[in-house]
Amino acid sequence: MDARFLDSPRDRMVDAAIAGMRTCGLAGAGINQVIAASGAPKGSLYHYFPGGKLELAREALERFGETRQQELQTVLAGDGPPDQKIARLFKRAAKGMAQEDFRYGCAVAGVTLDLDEDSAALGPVCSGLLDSWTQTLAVLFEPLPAARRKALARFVITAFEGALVQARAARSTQPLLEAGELAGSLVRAQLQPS
Amino acid sequence: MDARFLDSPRDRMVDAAIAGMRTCGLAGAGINQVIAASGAPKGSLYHYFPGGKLELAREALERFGETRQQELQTVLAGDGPPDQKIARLFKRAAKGMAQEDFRYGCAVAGVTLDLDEDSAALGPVCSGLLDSWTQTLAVLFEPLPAARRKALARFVITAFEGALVQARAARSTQPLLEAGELAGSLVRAQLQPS
DNA sequence: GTCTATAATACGATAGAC
DNA sequence: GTCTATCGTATTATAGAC
Repeated sequence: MDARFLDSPRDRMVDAAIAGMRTCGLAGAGINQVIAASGAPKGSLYHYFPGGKLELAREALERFGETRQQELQTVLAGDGPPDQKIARLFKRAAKGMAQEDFRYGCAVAGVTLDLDEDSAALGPVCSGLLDSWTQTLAVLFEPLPAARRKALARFVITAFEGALVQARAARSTQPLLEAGELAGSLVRAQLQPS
Repeated sequence: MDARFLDSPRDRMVDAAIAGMRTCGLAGAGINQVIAASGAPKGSLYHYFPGGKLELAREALERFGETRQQELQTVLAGDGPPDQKIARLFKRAAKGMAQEDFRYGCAVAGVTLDLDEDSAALGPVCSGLLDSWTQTLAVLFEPLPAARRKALARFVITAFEGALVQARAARSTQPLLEAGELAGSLVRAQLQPS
């Protein structure tokens, strides 16, 4: 059964945009590409998204952000010390990357590095998603004072985004796995009472 | 004096492609955009780069890589312990980012996240550049065994790439500065005899 | 080598029939 | 709401005059 015929046409458009952004950034979320992947005619897209490409991209980014947020919370809800959870996060990403043959990365990063004058409105959206992930991750470092907690969480997100870039380029899970270990060891050191 | 009239037309094309890739990834290195920025006519581009966009992009990536390599070596040649040099690397990037109003990032990351079937040949180029930067950085961690040296160097590059994404999205130097400090502290910990 | 003109195709977006 | 046809403008690339 083809996934194209599950969900509503609107949902399929958003999902196609997400997939496109994950592989080719903003350029991958082209209108023609999306309608081809979703099976719907072009008129429908502008019916559901009168704002065109930017409105579709914004919604796709937000849906992608929520999905990632949930995955993040799933890992955080697991057992073990914080550094183990961090390493697990990177391991999961490595597994997914390999399964998808290193073709799909982070939609937020892909779009961020494609931003120009026309698409500048998506900048705050990307920034907001990175921030919300950071906030979610920060609760893992509870004992620390708020400022250091957030800085550490942001650094983990930073390492995660960077590792996705390296894994994609090298077509290897190694950058992700190594980053998970090293980020974990940093977290352990930071959480140790000094 | 306009920079468009320095150097050769060929050099100006490559420089324009680099600037485009740093702002919008592979989509930013469009032929029309490049010839407009370089001032040369379209025919000249295909004279210098018979392979078209891909050949131009490949050369632009390689020139960008060499420039970054030299900057890296400049910082490594400075004074102070390794963790200070790492922090300095991130500080320099933060300064540059702010000066350029957060519009220019890393060409390698931008292209990597835009790769598709047509441009897949650029993947190994990106990977190779990230590797060469890693090798250069690894000499900073001399006392460590080769494998851990390389893993640590790769992680610093990973953090650097991730911080550039975050800085670009948030239009703030904070992710870069925080990452420099935390990466520095990790390096210090790793270099300490255990 | 330098430049113009243009082909062939893809893009985002719109109009209007049903 | 759904779909087709199309506009105007981008894109990459080529042909050929000078």
